[in-house]
Amino acid sequence: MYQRKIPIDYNCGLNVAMEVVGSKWKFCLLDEISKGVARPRDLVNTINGITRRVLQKDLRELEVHGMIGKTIYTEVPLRVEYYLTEVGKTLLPLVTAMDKWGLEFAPRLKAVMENEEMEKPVIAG
Amino acid sequence: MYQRKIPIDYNCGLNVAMEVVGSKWKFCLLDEISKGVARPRDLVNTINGITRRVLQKDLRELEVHGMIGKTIYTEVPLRVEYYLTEVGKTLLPLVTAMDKWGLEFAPRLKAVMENEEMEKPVIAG
DNA sequence: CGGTATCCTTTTTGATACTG
DNA sequence: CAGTATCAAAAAGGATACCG
Repeated sequence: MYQRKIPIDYNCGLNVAMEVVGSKWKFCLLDEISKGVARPRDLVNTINGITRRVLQKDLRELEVHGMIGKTIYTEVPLRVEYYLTEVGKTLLPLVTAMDKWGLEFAPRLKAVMENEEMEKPVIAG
Repeated sequence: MYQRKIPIDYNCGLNVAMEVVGSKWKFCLLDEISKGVARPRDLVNTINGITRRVLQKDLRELEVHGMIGKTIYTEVPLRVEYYLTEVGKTLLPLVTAMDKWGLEFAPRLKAVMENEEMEKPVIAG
């Protein structure tokens, strides 16, 4: 598919998982696609901050990895709709868990970002 | 803490979560630290492919976000040990789930990476 | 050893234009 | 509209040196 400086360690689950979903927008993409936001144009409009170029790239990777598939409607203008594959759906529990964790941690992160309050290191020995 | 082009959306759990763990090595780091690999030197040696510089940067971010803390032993040579904070430990179920998913998906990813076999898009309409 | 800073190279990204 | 290619700007990364 493409060259990696350091080959994937297929015995390390985290390594494998990061290869598939380890980029800024992929969890969001899987989430939105699972909710029925299917067209690239709609995804760009729905996901705050993503650009067409990056969207295209991430969709392509998810597709190559077999997490999503697409249906092409040869209309004018062209219409393309993405959907989760069966394998892709196995990622949804992770997406949900991440989202849930994030919501719970949000207030604390907000405090951190605004006050830069940080636990001081313990000095020992 | 630092400037973001697009501010975090604290109402979007995925957005928050990605801010905290959305970089290549953080899941690995949390995993290793939870297993007791505590010193930077050991982390570099244990995690395949990470460099000192990136390790330092990620440890710092995790620390600022309150996921890890550190104890400094003022010995010669200096010894520093990282540990998971209580909040940091709430990430472990996610780490475990990611790892598990990755291990299950590994054979398929390997096939994808080697054969580039890919589901063809459906042509409709 | 752990942490920060500097220099320089490699990747990634955004903007734009073009094709089907 | 969807997708690819190009170019310049921005960000991330490796190597190295220095300090406590």
